[in-house]
Amino acid sequence: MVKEKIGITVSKKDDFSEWYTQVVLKAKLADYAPVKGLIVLRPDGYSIWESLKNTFDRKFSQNGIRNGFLPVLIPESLLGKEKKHFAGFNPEVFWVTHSGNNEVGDKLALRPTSETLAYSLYSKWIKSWRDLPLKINFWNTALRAEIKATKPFLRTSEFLWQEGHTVHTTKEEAENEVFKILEIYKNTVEEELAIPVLIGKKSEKEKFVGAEYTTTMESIMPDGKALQMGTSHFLGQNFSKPFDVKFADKDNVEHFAWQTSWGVSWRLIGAMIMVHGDDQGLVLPPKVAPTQVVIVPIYNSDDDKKRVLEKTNEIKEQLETTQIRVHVDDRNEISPGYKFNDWEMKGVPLRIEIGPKDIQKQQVVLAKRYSGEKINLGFEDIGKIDEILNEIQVSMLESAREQAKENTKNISGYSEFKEKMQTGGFFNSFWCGKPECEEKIKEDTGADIRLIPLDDKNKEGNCIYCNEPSTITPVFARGY
RNA sequence: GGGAUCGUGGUCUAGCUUGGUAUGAUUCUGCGUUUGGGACGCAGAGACCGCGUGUUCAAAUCACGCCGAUCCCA
Repeated sequence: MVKEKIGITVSKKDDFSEWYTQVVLKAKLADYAPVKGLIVLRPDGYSIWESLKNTFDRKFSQNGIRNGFLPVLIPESLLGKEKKHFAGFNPEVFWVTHSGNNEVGDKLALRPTSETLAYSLYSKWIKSWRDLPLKINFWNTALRAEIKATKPFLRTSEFLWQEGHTVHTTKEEAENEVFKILEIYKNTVEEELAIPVLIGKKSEKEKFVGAEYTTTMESIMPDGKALQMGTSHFLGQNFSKPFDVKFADKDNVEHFAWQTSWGVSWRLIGAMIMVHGDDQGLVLPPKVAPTQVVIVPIYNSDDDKKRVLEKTNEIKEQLETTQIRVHVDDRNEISPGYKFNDWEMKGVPLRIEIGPKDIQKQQVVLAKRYSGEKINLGFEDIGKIDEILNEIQVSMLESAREQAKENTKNISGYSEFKEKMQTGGFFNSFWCGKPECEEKIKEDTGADIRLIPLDDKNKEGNCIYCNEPSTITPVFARGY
């Protein structure tokens, strides 16, 4: 029939890039804005973001972090205060040069990130060791001009994110914070989005400009490319010195403070789409799904209609008492088949079909989105749906782990490395630590060091590129 | 950074070579019939042909510029 024209028109396997874009648009998560590189979030897309935001807020709060808000404009004089940091961001900064018809003196940057602004204020707020630790998180957007190859959620010139900025009296305390946050990121992504991640440190070349070091959370996508899904930076005193973030210690001696910054963005949504979606469209993990259960009533006579709708509402109310987000699709003018496809496109984790035959058998038909499996569920077992949603959440993480495992290889020969990198994946290999080798590998294969495992340096081998003895075992991949 | 492709009702698209006021499907609205994997009939709605300039009696069509989207390579 004309089926191909309505749903996703390409398969995930054959044309991943096109598939991804179609899912984003057709599942109504987002749309393009009239300005290059910008997207608009629609309610289903924003709802997923809100769900993640709520989880992070809860965990941040438990960790003593509070939320604040910063303005979007940063004067050039401030942004340029830390030289390396500025040089790193400058090429992609949007500048405001006019207010009305008048040129502004110190031109204003639309924030690419808020370190400089936040720390100029922190230096005012912090006087004593009693003011520390100071831990504030900001939910906002950042703007970085992407010249080409933009992609909804993955690379856009403006993106929703959170940026946390903490200040500590000691190096140890700050470093602990860096890893505590990384752990929160990992748990949240695995538990809420059902995406397995690796954590580790970035190489010198790949670290955040201005940081002492950067820790990262990365995942391998089904097309074999790696996606950076969150970073947590140890800033040392690199910013506290130029921004004068100082405190008087107990002995009344002034010290520069130790700082961290960290963030995750709506890229997480992009990752979720890529990892779980299929040729039917989006597949949502139950925990973040705006609608967790959709009920499609089926009937043909008025008599049936009355009985079916009655039972439908009963089930809906029962599910709502256990906080399940449920929707009844009672649209009269479209067929059940259309509805099935419609909700599959939107990725709703569970569908309940209920018709006259089911009422007769005192059951419903339950269809699981992620597996396509259909089972019969007796009316008396409706209460088990909560449990089934949890099972789906767990199974989705498991199958994503399998998928990631298949895309991860140990490789020790450079010709094999080069050849296999064409098809992508995470490669565990040895590296001598020299930036030249890292650079050459990037030139040859397009791959870079995604991360160096935290518990590294236990093994010995030879650098994949120069063959010198090495103890570092980074994970290489081509990235988004 | 280098290269290529594309832009026509909400969506997909014909028309462009050879200039003459836009084709079809889907969608949407109304009425009726329908409803267990993308139902059907009838009537109706919906287009500054991405934007701008130029050529021309006349531009969706030709030329130039801009904007936007997509893909490939570094």
